[in-house]
Amino acid sequence: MDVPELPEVETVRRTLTGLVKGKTIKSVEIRWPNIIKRPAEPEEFARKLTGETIQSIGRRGKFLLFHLDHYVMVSHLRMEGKYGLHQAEEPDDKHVHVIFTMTDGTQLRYRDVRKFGTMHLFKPGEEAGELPLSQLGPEPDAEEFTSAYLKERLAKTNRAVKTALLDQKTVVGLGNIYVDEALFRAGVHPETKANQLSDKTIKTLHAEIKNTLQEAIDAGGSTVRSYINSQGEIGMFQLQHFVYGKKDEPCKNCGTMISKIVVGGRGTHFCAKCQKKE
DNA sequence: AGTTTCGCTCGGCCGC
DNA sequence: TGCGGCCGAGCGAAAC
Repeated sequence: MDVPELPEVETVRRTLTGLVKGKTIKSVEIRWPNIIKRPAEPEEFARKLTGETIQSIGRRGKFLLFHLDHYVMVSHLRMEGKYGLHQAEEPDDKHVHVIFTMTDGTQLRYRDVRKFGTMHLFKPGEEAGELPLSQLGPEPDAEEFTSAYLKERLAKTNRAVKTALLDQKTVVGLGNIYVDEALFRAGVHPETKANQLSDKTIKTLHAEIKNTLQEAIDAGGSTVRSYINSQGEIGMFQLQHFVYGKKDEPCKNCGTMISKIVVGGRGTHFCAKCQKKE
């Protein structure tokens, strides 16, 4: 899939910053109002953003945060959302749903085939305490994301460890690709009950979550189907995938064919020999 | 009362 | 060619 997870969103953040930082919004066109979740009236969203300058772009988990003069725009790409910078004269297509026209004649276009993405507008400082950011767990590279924290979180739930790790309240950033990769690298079967993991295994898992996400950021994310960043570049981390998308291919570690099962309703890739339940 | 599951949003894509 | 079903991130409701 081309679902943007933390490494892809971070790559988008970095490239997009170089493209739109300092640009001032002249007008906002909303073609699919359901994408705008706050304020309730899309017209108000457009009006408030008019005249605002993009000061910087941040990230919280898989959310992009556009820091403007008087507002913070929180944007989630969900399945297939993408931002691109274009000249106003360039033709667009039916999948472009929000257009920010800048005073310099360029347009920041939000394109989303599935229309699942969301945008929220907040006053600076208010975003952290309100949905959709308020319930998020720690960033994987944050000081508070320790092995002890992960142990405490996982001990509280009987869910499959994969399901618990996909829950953004546990730790932000893991999606279906990187959770499968991290579990493989830690040698943990995805169906293992979270509260049955040994301390030693949780330490390994904690390290591999951090390693996997950081290495993916360093590689510019994964390009699995159609994910590209805002400059049209492609990530290269898929070359380092051990299990995701490798069904019926030999495990790079032991040669056993990679299995694909369903865990918590999600397609799940793993090596039945390298990843054992505890 | 806390935890877990379900329903919803969408449209490309697959199989029949 | 048509059509039902599937997929999936995360919120909010419903169920457990």
